[in-house]
Amino acid sequence: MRYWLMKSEPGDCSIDDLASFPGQTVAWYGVRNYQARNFMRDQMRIGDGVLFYHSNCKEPGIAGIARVSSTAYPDATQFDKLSKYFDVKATPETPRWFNVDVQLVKKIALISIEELRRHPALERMRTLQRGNRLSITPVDPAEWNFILQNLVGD
DNA sequence: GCCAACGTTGGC
DNA sequence: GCCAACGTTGGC
Repeated sequence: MRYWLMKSEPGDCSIDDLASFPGQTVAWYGVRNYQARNFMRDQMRIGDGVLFYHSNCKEPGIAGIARVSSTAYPDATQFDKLSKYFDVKATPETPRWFNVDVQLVKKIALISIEELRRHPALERMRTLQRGNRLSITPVDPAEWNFILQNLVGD
């Protein structure tokens, strides 16, 4: 079992959007970075833990806990000419982009990036490193446990 | 909206 | 395969 932090712009899909979807589940489409794709395609398994992170917004931070609820499958938007995620080089026979499904476990009181930076136990978190831009990053089990035990209320 | 940092593209 | 130019990300 692995742990992940997955960024979503709340303007695209917020934690409340996720909560309102059927099955409180969303296809994590639109990833167009090879490292992030490889995490989904090669390493994610059903049940992996997810920190649902709001990025590029007024209050960046962890907005909820989720879980990986499918293994990776071809991202449908790569074949859709009308989608901004269309990829002319991708075909159904040789898809280039993949996504998993992510299901809400629970919404939490936002843990701001400022709060995250305050804790020495989290100072090595991938997403807090200078220059990090990856939208999907592995989370160390110790970091996951620290966050759930100390920063997530009931 | 600024801009540092990083990934990708494409000419050579 | 180098690397300059360009596009994107995302905190501030």
